[in-house]
Amino acid sequence: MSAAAENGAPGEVAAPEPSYDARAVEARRQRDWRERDAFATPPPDPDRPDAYVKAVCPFTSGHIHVGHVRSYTIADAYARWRRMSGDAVLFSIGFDAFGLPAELAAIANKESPADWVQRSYEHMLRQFERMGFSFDWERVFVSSDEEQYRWSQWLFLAFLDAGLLYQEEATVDWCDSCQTTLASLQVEDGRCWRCNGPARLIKRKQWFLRISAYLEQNERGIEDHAGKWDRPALTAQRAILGRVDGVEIDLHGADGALTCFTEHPDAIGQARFVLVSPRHPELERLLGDRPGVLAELEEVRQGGWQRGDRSAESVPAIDSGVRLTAPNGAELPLVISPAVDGRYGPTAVLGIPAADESDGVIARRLDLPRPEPTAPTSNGKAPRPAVRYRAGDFAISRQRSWGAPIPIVHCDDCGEVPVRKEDLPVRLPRDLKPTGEGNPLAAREDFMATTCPRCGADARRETDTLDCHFDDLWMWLPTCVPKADRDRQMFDHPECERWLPGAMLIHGADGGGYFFDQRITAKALRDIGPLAHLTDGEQFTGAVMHEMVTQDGRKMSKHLGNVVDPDDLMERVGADTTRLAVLHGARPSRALNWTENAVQYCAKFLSDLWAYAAERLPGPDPHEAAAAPDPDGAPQRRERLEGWVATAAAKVTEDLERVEMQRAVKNAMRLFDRIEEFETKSRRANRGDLA
RNA sequence: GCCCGGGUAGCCGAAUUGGUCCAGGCAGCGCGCUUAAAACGCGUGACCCCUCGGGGUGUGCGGGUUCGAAUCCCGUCCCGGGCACCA
Repeated sequence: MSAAAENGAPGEVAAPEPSYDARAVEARRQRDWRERDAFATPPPDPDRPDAYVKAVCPFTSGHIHVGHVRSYTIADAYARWRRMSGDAVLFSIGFDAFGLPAELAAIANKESPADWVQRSYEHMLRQFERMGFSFDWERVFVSSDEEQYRWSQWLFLAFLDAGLLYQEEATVDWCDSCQTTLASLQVEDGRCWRCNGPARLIKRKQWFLRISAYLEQNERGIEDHAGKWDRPALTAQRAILGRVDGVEIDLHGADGALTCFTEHPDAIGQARFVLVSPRHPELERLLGDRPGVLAELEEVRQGGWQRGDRSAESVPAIDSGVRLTAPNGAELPLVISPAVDGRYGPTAVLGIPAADESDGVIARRLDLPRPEPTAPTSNGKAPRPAVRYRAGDFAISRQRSWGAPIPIVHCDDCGEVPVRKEDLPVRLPRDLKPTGEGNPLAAREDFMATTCPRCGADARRETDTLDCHFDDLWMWLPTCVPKADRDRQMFDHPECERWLPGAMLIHGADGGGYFFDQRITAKALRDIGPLAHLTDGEQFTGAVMHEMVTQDGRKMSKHLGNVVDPDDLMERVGADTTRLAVLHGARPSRALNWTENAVQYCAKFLSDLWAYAAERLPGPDPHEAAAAPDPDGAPQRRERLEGWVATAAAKVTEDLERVEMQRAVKNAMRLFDRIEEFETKSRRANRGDLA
C-alpha cells in the first residue's frame, strides 16, 4: 500500500492491495482502534448484557513471551466475539509488579525497582498493542502503584479483622555477611548467591493466611461449576484442594488420645505405626518430656531436608518412642515425618505398609517392630468417615523491600498495632535502591518513623512486606473499577457488582493455584461485606485454563534455549499470522507444540484470503464491502454454498462460545475452502455451458 | 516421592459425551506448468497379504468390561508439567 493511500483522507476509497502486507494492514487497523478508542469499557446499558473477560496478569518481566501470546490471543478472541455478539465487555489487564525478579533486576542495574518496573510494563504494553489485543487501555493497573497496593494493605487489615491471619514461626534462609534473607533462588548449594557465604536457616515470625477456613466452600464451588469451567480448570482446582476420603479413629497413649486418619479403612488392622506431621498442633503434648526427640523434631522443622529430594527413602522420619494403642490392642510407634504433609496436610495418619508403599519404606528404614494385636480395647470407638485436604495455610510475609509494606506498627507500649484503614496507604519509598545487602527499608528513617495508631507515641514501622502472592489474591477485581476512582474506592465500588461474577476467566494451567486462593479471597470478601452479592463466593461463572507452549516436547525456557521471540514473529509474519498460528496449533486444553511449519501455513492462509478478497471486493476492508457478486452457478450449488455458510457460522459460534478456538479457526478455514471450491466448480460449469 | 497431564502415520495433529481410527496440514513421492529451478496446480500418501476384486493388522505395552474401546476399568513402560520466599 502506498504512503498516500495509507494517509488518505477519511472517506477516500483506497484501492485494495494486491498482496497481503501484514505490517500495513495491522498498522492501519491498530491506528483506527486507537483513534476510536474502540475497546473502552462501555457504560451500563439495560439492553446490553455485561460480560467481564479476565486474562492473566503478567509479571512485569519486560518482554512478553509466546505463552503470553497464546493466553491473550485466546482471551482476546473470546472478548471480541462477546463484543460482536452485542455484549458490553470489560477486557483489560493488570501487571503483577512486586516480587523478587524486579528487585534482582534493580540490583543488577543499580536503579530502583520502581523505575525498572515502569520501563518493563510500558514496553510490554507496546508489545500488546502491536499484537492487536483489544484491552481497555484506560483500566490497566500495576500492582506496585500506590492506588493499587493500598488495597492490598486494606485487604490485609480486613483479613486480620476477620481472623483469617495469624502469626507463626517459620524458617527462612539467611546470609550472615549480607545480613539478609535469601530466597530459594538465591541459595546455590547452600551458599549465598551474592557473597558465596554459607546460607543458614533461621526462624522468623511470619503472617499466615488461614485458607483452611474456606476449603469446604471451595470444594462446593468446584462441584457447582462442573460443566461451566473447562475440564483442566476443574481438575486443577480439585488437585490443589487435594481431598482425600477415609476414616479417622482415636488412638490412646500415656499422654492422651490422638485422632488418626487413613484412606485405607479396610486395612486398619494392619497398621504398624502412626505417622504424624511435624506441624501437628498436639505433637508437643504427645511427646512429653523427651529432649532428644524434641531436638530432632526441631531439626526437621528447620526444614533443611526440603532442599533435597522428597522420596520415602530420604524424607526425615523420627521414631519418637511414644506408643499408641490401636483399637485391636496393638501398640503402634509414633513416627514424626513431614512425609504426611504433602499428602494429607498437617495431620496424623496410620502407617500401613500392606496398603501403602511409602509406609513400607518408612517401616523398613526405622526397623519398626511388628506390633502384635491383643484383645480389642474397650475404649476403641468405631472408625468414622473423615476427609483431609492437602491444601493448607501459607506464609504471606516477606523480608524484602520491593513489596507492599505490611500495615503494622511496632509500639514499645502497645506492641504490634495495625495501621488504621483510613491512614492507608503505608507508602513504599519509590526511590529505594536495593543492593542485596541488609534491609533497605529499615535504613530509611523517613519510612520507619511513625506514631502508634493506638497511643500516639513514637513507633517503628514493620519492615516485612506482603508477598506478591498476596497482591494476586484480588487481581481479578481492579479492572472492574474505573481508574479515576481507585484511590478512594475499590472492593465496594458499584461497578464490582456490575461486572462480578465475571463471564470468563482465561488463564494458563499454571495459574490454578492462584485461582484457588483467589476463590477463597472472593468468599472472604463476601463474608467481610463488600462483595456480599456474590452469594456463592465465586467470582467467575466460566473458566478456561489452557496448557502451555512447548517446543520439541519441552516447556519453552531461556535455560533450554528453545524460546520463540514474539517480536521476531511480529516482524517476520505479523501479529495476525502469529495469533492465527497459536489458535490453530492446538486446542486450549492441550500443550501447543510450536512449529515454524504451522506459522507458514497460517501465513499462507491469510495471504490467500487477502488475495481472494482483493480480487472481489472494492475496498481494503472486506466487511465494509457489499456482498460478493453472484456467480453464475447452478441454483443447487448456490444452495449448497448457503448451507455451508450457515453451518460454518453455527459451528464457529458454538466453538467461540466454548472457547474452542482451534475448532473455530479450522471451521473458518474449511468454509474458505468450500467457497473456493464452489467458485471453481461454477467456473467449470459455465465453461461447459458455453462449449 | 506425591499430584496432574500426555503417548494416534516420517512429523504436527482430527476423532472432546464409547459408534466406520487417522480429517486437515507438513515432509516425501509422482504428474502438470517450466529451458531449468522456485512458486503454483493436480494426484499419492500406515503396515502386511493379494488371484488387483479385495482381505487382514494397526491409537506405547499386557489384560479386562462391551454388540462395539484412541475413548471406560486394572496393571505396566515411556515422556512432560507441578509440588519452594520464581511468577
